Amino acid sequence: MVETFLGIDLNVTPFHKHDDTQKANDDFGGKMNQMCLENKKLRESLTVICENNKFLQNHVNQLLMQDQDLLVPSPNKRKFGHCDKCNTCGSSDSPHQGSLKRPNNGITKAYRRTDPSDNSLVVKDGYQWRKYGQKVTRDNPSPRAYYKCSFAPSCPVKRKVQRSVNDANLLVVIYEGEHNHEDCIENIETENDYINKSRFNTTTDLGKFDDVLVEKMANSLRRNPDFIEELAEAITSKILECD
DNA sequence: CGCGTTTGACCTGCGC
DNA sequence: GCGCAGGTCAAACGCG
Repeated sequence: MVETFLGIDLNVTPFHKHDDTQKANDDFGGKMNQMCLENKKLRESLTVICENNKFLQNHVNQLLMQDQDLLVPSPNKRKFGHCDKCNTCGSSDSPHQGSLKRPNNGITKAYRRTDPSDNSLVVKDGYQWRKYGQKVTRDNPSPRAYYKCSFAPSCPVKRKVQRSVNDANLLVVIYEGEHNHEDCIENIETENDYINKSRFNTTTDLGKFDDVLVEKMANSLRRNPDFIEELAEAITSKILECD
């Protein structure tokens, strides 16, 4: 009995009679050609699957980029309660009633993957936050939560937390401003971390995808008695040759 | 009682 | 000027 890496029971028994060996050798050439043809077909199928996978991967990357664009504040719209003056004066906690425009700097994005059963918009990043508002935006059905840093009373930092449009399990956190107090350990992913991690995960998923493909092929071959018989004969022949 | 959350009202900028 | 959308305020409420 021979157990292959595919888990196929080949039920190989050495041929002790010369006529059996001769018969196996006669059929071997033709069957090998047939197997080569099947192998070629499988390779072609695999190529098609790989191409499809490549296309899907590109599509996912595009969706991720769109997702980033949606959450980056548009320069054409009012976004902040602090005007340019606030950036220079720095000490005002309340928004000016005049111009509310502000340069697009001091904004960082972070991503946090959450449990699918967790519907909250709570992100623990080491700082202390006080929620002061929640709003449903036009582009995203999930609500956006507004937080102010309450770690220090004068800290001007705000953050917005919203679920990703494309991935409900992914929280997107947008930080505005810089903390004017002691740094805390941030343990959430930065934008670059997330993108890199996404690529890594994609690679991992590709590995998983390949595993699944191999497993399916193996299962298919396991159920094919002709293949098992031919494989058993081929291995038997090789064993006999070695003898 | 203090603190944080919820939520409707309000404010502001922008496009038409 | 008006409507829309995003952002903020503040009273009400809940919880420890």
